[in-house]
Amino acid sequence: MSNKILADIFDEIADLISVDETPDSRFEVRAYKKAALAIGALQEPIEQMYAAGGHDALMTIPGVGKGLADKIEEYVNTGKISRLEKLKLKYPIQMADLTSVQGLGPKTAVALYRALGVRNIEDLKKAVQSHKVRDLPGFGAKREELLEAGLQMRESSKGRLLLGDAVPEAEGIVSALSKSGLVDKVLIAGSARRMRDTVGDIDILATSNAPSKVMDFFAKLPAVERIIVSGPTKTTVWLKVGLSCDLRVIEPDSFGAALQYFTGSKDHNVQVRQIAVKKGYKLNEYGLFDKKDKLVSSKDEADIYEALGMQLVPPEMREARGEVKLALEHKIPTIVELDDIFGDMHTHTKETDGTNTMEEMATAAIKAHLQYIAVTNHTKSLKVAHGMNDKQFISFFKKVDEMNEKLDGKLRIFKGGEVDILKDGSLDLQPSTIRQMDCVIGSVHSLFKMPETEMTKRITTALGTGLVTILGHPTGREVNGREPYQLNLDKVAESAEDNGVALEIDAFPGRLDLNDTNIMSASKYKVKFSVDSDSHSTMHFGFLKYGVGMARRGWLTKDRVFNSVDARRMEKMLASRK
DNA sequence: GCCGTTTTCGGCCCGACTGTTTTCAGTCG
Repeated sequence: MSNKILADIFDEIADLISVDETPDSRFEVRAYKKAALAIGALQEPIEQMYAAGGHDALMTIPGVGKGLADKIEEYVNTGKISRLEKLKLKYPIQMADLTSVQGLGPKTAVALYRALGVRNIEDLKKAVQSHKVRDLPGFGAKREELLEAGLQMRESSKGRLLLGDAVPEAEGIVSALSKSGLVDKVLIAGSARRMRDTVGDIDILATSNAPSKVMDFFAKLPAVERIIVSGPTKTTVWLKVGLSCDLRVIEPDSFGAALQYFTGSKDHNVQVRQIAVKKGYKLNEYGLFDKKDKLVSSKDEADIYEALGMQLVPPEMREARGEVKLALEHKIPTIVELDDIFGDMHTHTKETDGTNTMEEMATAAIKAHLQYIAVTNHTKSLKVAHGMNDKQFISFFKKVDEMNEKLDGKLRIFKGGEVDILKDGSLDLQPSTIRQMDCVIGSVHSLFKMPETEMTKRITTALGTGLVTILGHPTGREVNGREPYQLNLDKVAESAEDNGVALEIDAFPGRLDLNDTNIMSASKYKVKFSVDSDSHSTMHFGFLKYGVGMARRGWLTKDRVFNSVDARRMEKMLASRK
């Protein structure tokens, strides 16, 4: 992905400039860093943006002005940026790799290069192992040990963890802290609270009148591999699972301010603080203060936003995507909640690649307070999942009828299938079989590398059959894994609108597809979104909360969510489609 | 190097923690 490469280049330039920092270059560094973030978050490939709109289009990227647009232009045209080449002549080191070591920044990297010729991670390892670092001026044994620990953590790092892996880890720590009796309040903050699809580190906030005991307890939890830093208000540890975790102990009176501050995102907080400044206030993690440094508000988040003339912004919306403006205008939508989800339209059983029987899945669904599920097993083309043929589906439908009788209204099971969308856009079962289904998930499971126009045609053709209820995991991406397939989401959403097809928000943690930005752009069309767990086991209904998180990040209101209706309404809706 | 319903020049977030420091620089979030 070229955007990421360019973002990395800008980061590297920023780090290299920062080595010879002057009072003025500090801000140049910041400009490069800020632009790197914006470019990394861009949805459209930068070459495409440049091809379509040229230099002017580049300047629409926040934080990119004339100077940086020139640099991007140079990169797109030549594959290089001369500014970086020059800096590299001066400091021929692998800056990005080196600074990925915890506790090692640009200045340390260059100091090690000058003193010991360290250019890359291998050189650094050798320097540390041969104890050459400890004797350098400004370094010592402790710093050498710190670098050694940093190198080890780097090797055990899992990078950004899936939301679905990070949240249970964080909840485990929160629960241990609660049970310790040492804390009053304890909450998850940071990107896990905002339900980002991946989590880079876990942030936990607590209040306590015995902070040092809490820090001690936290550092000794079984999940902890080693302590990175430890002070009276903040402890950072490295978890065995391969990422870091911060615990901050807060005064009860400033809990709201701290929660607001540490939930982020950074960009959202910058915007909120700018509003505070405009109104003559100062906002930090301790509270909102007036010009005389008198505390205005700090106890809970809602008070702080209110004091700024804003509505409380749900954590999932705090990404600096226009929510600050809406909050000022008191136009924050009431976004969907987990309790609004009445059923799950995408589940699998033992008959294909699920691990549980339909009865076991039904029991689990009832326990998860669902009113209905659709059992949507795979179709014959998907051989790895033991997909079923027409005959097998027909006989399975009889089992569904029997199960519904047995359940006696405690749960409604809909007949369904996750039907493969084949290369030409046709569906993987006879139309007569498909028509016996209440809910048809149409999904692409093959030939992911098709060109955009073909893939778009393939999907819109399938939607045009009128047989599909929901387009399953519409982009095919895997979080931290496979890129989405090439497709024109606008055309797909338009086709979904025309054919009354819902777009799925697949809540499986490795998928989360559609993602938040997809949802925002697809919701321009009059389509509904189905939040489904894609459960392959009874344990997976819990994933729905991540799908709801994604829906909330995409600003969806309840009425835009397909399965936010009770069983009776769902039954009617599905029947009317036949 | 970016940016502007108080500005086209003069600002640009800042506090916690650590190591190697006799007063602070570097890193991180």
